[in-house]
Amino acid sequence: MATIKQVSELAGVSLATVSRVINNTGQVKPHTKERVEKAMKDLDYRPNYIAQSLASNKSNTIGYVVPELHGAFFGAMISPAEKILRNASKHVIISAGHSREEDEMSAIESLRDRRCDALILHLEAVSDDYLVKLAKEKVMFIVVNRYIPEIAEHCISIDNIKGAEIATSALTDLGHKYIAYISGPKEKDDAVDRLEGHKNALEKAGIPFDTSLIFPGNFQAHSGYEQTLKILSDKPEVTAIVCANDEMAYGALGAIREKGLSIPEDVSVIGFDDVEFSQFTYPRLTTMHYAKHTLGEQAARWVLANVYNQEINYNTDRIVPHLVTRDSISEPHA
Amino acid sequence: MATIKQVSELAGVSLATVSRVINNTGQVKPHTKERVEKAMKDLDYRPNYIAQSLASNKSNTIGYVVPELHGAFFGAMISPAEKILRNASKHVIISAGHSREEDEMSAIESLRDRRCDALILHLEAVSDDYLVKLAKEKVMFIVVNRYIPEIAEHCISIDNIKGAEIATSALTDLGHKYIAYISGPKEKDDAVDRLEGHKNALEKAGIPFDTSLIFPGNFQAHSGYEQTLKILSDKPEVTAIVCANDEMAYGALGAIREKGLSIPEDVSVIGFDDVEFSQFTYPRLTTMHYAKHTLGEQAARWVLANVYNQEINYNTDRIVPHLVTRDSISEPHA
DNA sequence: CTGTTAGCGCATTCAC
DNA sequence: GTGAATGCGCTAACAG
Repeated sequence: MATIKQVSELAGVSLATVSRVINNTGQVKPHTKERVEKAMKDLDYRPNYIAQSLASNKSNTIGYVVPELHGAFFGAMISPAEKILRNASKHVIISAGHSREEDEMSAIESLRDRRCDALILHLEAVSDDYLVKLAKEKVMFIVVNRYIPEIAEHCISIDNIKGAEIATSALTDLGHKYIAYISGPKEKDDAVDRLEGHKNALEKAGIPFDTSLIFPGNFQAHSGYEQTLKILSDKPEVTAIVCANDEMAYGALGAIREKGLSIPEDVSVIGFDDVEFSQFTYPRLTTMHYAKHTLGEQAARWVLANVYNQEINYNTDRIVPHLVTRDSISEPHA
Repeated sequence: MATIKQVSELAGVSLATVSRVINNTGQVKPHTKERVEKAMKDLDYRPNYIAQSLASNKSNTIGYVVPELHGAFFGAMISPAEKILRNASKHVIISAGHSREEDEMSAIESLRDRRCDALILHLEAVSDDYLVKLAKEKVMFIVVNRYIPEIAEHCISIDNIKGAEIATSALTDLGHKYIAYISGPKEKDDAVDRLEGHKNALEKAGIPFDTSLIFPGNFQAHSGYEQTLKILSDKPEVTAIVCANDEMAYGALGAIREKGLSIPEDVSVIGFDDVEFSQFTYPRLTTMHYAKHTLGEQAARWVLANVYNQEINYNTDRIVPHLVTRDSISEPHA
């Protein structure tokens, strides 16, 4: 591969001049600029990003730590971020944190060693304190799908409490009194928040909170299935199940059908996330929707604005999910 | 951030020595090694990957071009690749090609400028010739989910023809005579291959190929829905529909239900890919399964073996999908 | 407008 | 074993 030096020799100018036309910095006489450009073309010159990074102390690279790469959920957020960043000639390096503190931290470390200009962090295991500390070290990063009051301006998140409140309220509004809840893992913030929202809604509706109606899930379909089986046998009075995410709702639908009951006539089911597939379940799943792509999008914009000083706006307001009414909930049976 | 120089000063040794203990290259007296290590710890020294790359002419970075980042399909392949590579202390930069030739080529170019040590390419628009040429230029890359005879040793792919043959045969074996086929876009290799497999199966079963039973889809759920509606109204004799991928099958299921028909009693439906969600449809989708994660996994292993000379085995044999029998197909109605 | 020079942080000969 | 010197390819003052 040709270097800047070869170009300068072929064009009969100095290194600096070539650098100038490459980066469009400083003034270059049109004529010499042409010569340089011709030389670059002739040599099929392509700038060496690595060398540029070292010299300019900017890598034009953004590190993105995500819990997992598979599953429909994260791709929806990464996708718009990658698109925006790439349009701005930035590269994104992706690392999976696997929801384990150790992995998340090592991912961050290695991304910093890589001299990423900024980090987009979708973390689930690392503590708030760690991130607050990171902010104090002046590391440029934006947290996605998580809210930390001390560094709110570094966060782009959704309001899980309000969202869950809306979900359960949709059920109480229909007249449901016996509502089971399949929760997410209690280590995860969003799971905790969603459960809280559920409680709030019950309170508003004047329904006493009953711990025995809370069933522990792990956000995966299978746990939704298992817990629903348990609900159906242990709590026959239940007329509605709210699942802390869509995947568990899929499991719930399967379990209910398996027991020969119909949805929503016998049991209503509501989910959370409105994953792409949720429109294809049978019956079609009623769930809480929020623009997942917006999270990634705003994160990318934050980076462009705050790290690369581009004139682009973004906002870090918490996103409030809204209800998508499909076919899986109705009034309770008599 | 501390540099190697500061470490050398603190430890009272030369730059070279520090470099030696960092890279574990050459002999260093245990005692001085300790001193250096202490200095590194004291300064919280972290090597600068960028500088290392420039000096060593290796970036320890792999570029991964993928059609799209969203959707359940690609994540399943990227995920294991990222994991394997990261365990080997490599980073992966991801770029989306959006199935457009221009985007795919520019993604490759920019990844090469980035001095990626290797590329993992999941391409849909770029021509075979382009890739053959790339191979001649000694670019290190492995192609995923695509087979190009001239550079077979650069390809990790599945056998779509055989897979589709198995799918349709499952139907003919059950006695179906009137089988509609919803195809993928004809620009995509896998779509073409799958249609060919379908034809082969019909031939084997002694069923004449009827063009009017081939309906053009685009691999998306909505087209499966639309085309199924058309099939149901135009070709009432059809007792089974084979969809070139699962997503279109989801649409088909919805359309059939909407018409008040039952699955599989009235119409059988079979898919291809066995995407994660396909086990949650109702009825559960019978489809062609293959280990998507294997593609990414073998690609990563290829890179480790061929680019980083690690002693690790991999194989580039074409993967033959197998049938996963669930609940969406049965004998045709009388 | 353009050339000279000095690093960026590190790996790697080559001497000692 | 260890150190000094050179260069990777490019950017960024600083002169002129």
